Amino acid sequence: MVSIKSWVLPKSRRDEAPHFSKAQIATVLEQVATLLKLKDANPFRIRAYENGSRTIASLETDLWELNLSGKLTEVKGIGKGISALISEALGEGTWGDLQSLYDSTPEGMIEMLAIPGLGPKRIKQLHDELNIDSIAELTAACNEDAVSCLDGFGSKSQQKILDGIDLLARFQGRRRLNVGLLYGETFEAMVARIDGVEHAQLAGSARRRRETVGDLDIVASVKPENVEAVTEAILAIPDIAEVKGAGDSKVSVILEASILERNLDLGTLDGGVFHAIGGDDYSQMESSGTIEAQVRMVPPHVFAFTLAYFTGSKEHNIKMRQLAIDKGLRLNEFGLIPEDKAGDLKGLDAAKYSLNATNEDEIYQHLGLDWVPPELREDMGEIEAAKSKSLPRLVMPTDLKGSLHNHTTLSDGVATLEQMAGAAMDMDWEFLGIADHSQILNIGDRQIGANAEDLLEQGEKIRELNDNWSDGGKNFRLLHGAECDILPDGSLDYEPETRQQLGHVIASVHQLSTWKARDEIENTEALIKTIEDPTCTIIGHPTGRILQGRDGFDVDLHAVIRRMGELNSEGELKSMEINASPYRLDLDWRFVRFARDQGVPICINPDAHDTTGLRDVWFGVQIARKGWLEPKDLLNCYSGEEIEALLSR
DNA sequence: GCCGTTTTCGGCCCGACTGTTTTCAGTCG
Repeated sequence: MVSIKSWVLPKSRRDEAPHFSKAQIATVLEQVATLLKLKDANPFRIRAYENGSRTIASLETDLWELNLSGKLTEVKGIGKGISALISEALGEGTWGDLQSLYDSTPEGMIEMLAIPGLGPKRIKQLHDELNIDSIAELTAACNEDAVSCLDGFGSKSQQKILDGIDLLARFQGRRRLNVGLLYGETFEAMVARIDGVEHAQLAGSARRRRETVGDLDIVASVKPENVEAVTEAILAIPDIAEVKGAGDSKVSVILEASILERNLDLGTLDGGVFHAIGGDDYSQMESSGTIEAQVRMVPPHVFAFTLAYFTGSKEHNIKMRQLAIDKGLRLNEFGLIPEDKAGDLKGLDAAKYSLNATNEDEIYQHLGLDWVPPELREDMGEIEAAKSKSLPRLVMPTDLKGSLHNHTTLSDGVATLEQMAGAAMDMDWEFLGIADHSQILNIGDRQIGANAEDLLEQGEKIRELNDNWSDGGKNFRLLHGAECDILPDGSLDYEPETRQQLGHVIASVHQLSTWKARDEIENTEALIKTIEDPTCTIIGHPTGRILQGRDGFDVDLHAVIRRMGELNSEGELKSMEINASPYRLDLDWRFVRFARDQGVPICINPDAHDTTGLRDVWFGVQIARKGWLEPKDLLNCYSGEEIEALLSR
């Protein structure tokens, strides 16, 4: 994946070590991998940098301390070369001879990597033989018919590059999970309805519930004699913008946004996802744009293997395959095949000797593993846990009994207390936390946040409503809190006396520009000061990122979470929010499990500004599952009575 | 570049599809 970050080596903003953050180091390693691809370097060397980047990004311990203690090379995947690079960067603020690697690669070549069908080898060839260093130059060369005469290229390649460039201009890259799932489940249902398709299922990153989805993988169970007819039926779907390829087992297409409307108009699909994103209010859905989709057609008896294979992740598959090899088995999308029987046979021919599996569960069993839920298949320890029968019982949407961060008309919400409560009761919840914006928040010169007076008056109203429900025997309560702005120095909006009268305080950064202008160390110190304030209960959207929109501010979340863990062990309640808005999904799932391990309770919060916004918790649950959470790890799964007691402590 | 009850070299996951070939390389997932 090509990062959208700028392609220059970061400069240290500090006088003393450590000069860079984990995130900066990880980004450089990832970029080096990409640059090496364009140099046609050893592919395994490239992978070493990719793995190194991933490893550093998910490292739970302090990188600087690890470096000082000389234990960098003890981290799996970090050897002599990469550890020396990291040591120098952290200690001296310099990047060895990487600058020459960066200097010798025009940015245009990196941009060209995004052209579908064009990879690093041919980009290098175009650069070496035709001096092409940008997409504009490449377009011109194709139009002058200068590309087709190169070795290994032809007129078809040249046209494919032009098509790819055109596509790139329209293609929006990865899509947020809610949009990707909407496309994916719609297309899945369309394929499933085709005669001859026995079963169709969405795989890939959408099934793993990644926060963004690149393309769609549909696995379809089709008898060999029906493959031709099914292929024709797929290609006849009117919402296909382009057919990228069609072979005996795979159809690769680009879908238009019109597929969504068509499907919703037919009213054929009403999965939980549609409700979760606000039912038929899909007007916000990007109406232009496209998404790539592949349909893999396989005979029914190999369906489970293909589904598992294309669910991924790549890293999970590599581990699984290694496990198979250790048992003398060959694992691929067609089967789990004893090596001694398969011999030189390939693909479906070899699969005749495969062990049987009618579902994924049986594949995992053959390898001595418990079935791994797709959300966990990221090679983050799930295979080891599956081996030792210690996978978590993941939280489900129905486990939730409430949430704590929601807005009303007192700040920028559009629904009243009563309306929000009604919607929560419709979801069978026992509690709903109200947390309107604090007084300092403005948009332009208009004050959005609530004055202390109005806020406390809201508390009175909530008490009245709660008394009424209680008297009527209704097991439901509103919980009174506020979303207090975190000021640049880490202190909280409102006077302490005001905050003390609240059941809970969601502490959130909204002055993002200030925080983005500072480095990781300053931001981390400020955030730790925030959580040490006795009135702070929950950190809201901890980095402020907007998916596909803007990066969050730099902060060492591991350090913040560790401090929260200490405070929890001292008997205080310090919780981390998973902001469930599909635009945020912040806390990132990669930190969720670490928080759990540090004893920090998580709270899934829809940050709802209207009644349908409450349904966003569904996305928060997906992220909690990716973070290995069980109901006991979540404040949302406490009963109304328990949460009320906990917050009034 | 990383790794090693097979430690200092020789492996590193594997198959489909496409377009260019006439036995294969590049790209993708």
